Amino acid sequence: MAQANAGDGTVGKALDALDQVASMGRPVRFAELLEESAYPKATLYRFLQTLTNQGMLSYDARSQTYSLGVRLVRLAHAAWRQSSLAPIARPYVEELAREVQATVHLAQLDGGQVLYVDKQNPSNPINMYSESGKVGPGYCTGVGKAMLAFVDEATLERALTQQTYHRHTENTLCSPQELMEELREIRKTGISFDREEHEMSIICLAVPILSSQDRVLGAISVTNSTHRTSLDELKKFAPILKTCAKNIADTAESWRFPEHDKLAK
Amino acid sequence: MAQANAGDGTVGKALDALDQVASMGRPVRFAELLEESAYPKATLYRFLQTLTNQGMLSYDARSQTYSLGVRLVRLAHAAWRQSSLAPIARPYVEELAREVQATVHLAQLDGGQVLYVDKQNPSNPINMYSESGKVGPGYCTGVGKAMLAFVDEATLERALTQQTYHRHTENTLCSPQELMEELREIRKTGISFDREEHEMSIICLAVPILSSQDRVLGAISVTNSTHRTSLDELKKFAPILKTCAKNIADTAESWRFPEHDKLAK
DNA sequence: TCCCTTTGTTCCAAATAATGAAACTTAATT
DNA sequence: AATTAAGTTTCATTATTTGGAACAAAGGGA
Repeated sequence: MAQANAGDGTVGKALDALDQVASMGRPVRFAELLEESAYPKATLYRFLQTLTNQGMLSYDARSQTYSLGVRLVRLAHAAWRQSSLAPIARPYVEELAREVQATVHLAQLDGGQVLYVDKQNPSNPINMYSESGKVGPGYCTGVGKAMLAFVDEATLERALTQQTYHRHTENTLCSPQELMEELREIRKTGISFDREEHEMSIICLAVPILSSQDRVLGAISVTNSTHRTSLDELKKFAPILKTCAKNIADTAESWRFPEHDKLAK
Repeated sequence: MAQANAGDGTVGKALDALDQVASMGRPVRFAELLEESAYPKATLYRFLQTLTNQGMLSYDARSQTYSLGVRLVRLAHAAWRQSSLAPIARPYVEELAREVQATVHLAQLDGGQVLYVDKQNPSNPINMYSESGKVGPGYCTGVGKAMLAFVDEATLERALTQQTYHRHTENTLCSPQELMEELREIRKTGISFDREEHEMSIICLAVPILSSQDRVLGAISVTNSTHRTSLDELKKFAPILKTCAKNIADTAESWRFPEHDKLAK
């Protein structure tokens, strides 16, 4: 867990400390943090105090441990509502999950990576933040490829360089060249597969959510395991997914961008 | 949205700016933020740059707007899992909602405000203000008063000054004096009422969730409308609520602060 | 077109806050 | 009582932040 931020003054360093606490995944004592920290004792100590004052961390005096604070939960709610499709798409995603009887993901693109903003599991309905918020790679997931296939040249180029290609399975597309070829195919058909490229025995079918100007808003996917279904079976859901994506796009546009379509170029 | 933080150096001020973006509820331009900000142009500008660099905000060059960033979503996800009571309390809250056949809220204190971290709605939902992740006032909600009644002196004092008292209904307690009196009563009985203090026709019964050291972990409440029930009816649920709160506290403590004797050399 | 206004960005000397080694205080252990 | 480890405070030095003002860029009329 390296301290990656030399760049951004005090704020950056304090956020480093915050990340460090987050990465532990449990309440931690000062000494534990100090061991791994790049900062001296007194400095780290003050960061933790400040973050605690600010509600970004909370400190339990009894066990002398720091954990993430409630202010973050509040910010999460705001983030989820204002910069994600999730609240708008929720009813469509729910309906889709019922129809296909499998896990449905709603994702958005952020800097080459896939951010899952909602997930519906027909057997285990309603979980608010429990799964949304996770981040995955763009180059080897169904939703990632679906979105990358339709973004503009500049965004794509930037995204491609931001990937850290890693051969998760034998099917993973590990180079920009392979990926570009795949993306061309996806652009033609409008659907994207994950052929066990990220995780063995996990396959998925994804489609992009496109605005009326073909701007990429996000993607939805239906995921299953090879033990329960096959790619050919999944492919049958393509029309339902496309309809769902269209519905989400329409709703999103009328709701979030009431007036702002002056693309015109 | 006042800039309440003079206290915490650069980090606190930068987090102010972050909150400000969050509070707008939509992508915002620099000028909009500047208008409401306590900080001078150049200063605010640098905060936004830093936060964007750090991934806490994201900047859309096309519309020149800032919104909340992915890093925040990621942190928040971790926060919800490891630091909110929601995942731990979920089964108890569900059971309670079934037993009382009404809406159950789980809340935590954030500054002087109430943060709803979970909500269970049994069969027939009634319309009201609150959703998990949402924030409400501390001085005029059942859960808010239940928690404030049991926090330590210092926290209470800070919380009281952070309220922006507003007479939502004719029953609202609008001054620290009235509130303090009510809190004393709550401390005696261990239960707190919302007598249509926040919203007309909405009443609720709440109890605090206290650790074994009497630290306030959160609060749970059962809410209903005056058309369906009365305060006297609600009062009958007090024992069930107290048991539920106790269960949540016990589980939280054993889950989050496991005894660590195994660390002998 | 030009001029004017609004909005966003950069500069830099002064003011302020951060830094971190070391001293100090607990709390626990021997 | 002595030893050790963990957490907290101090303070002179150093580095960052600050913010007024200048600058640039993007509209927007007439």
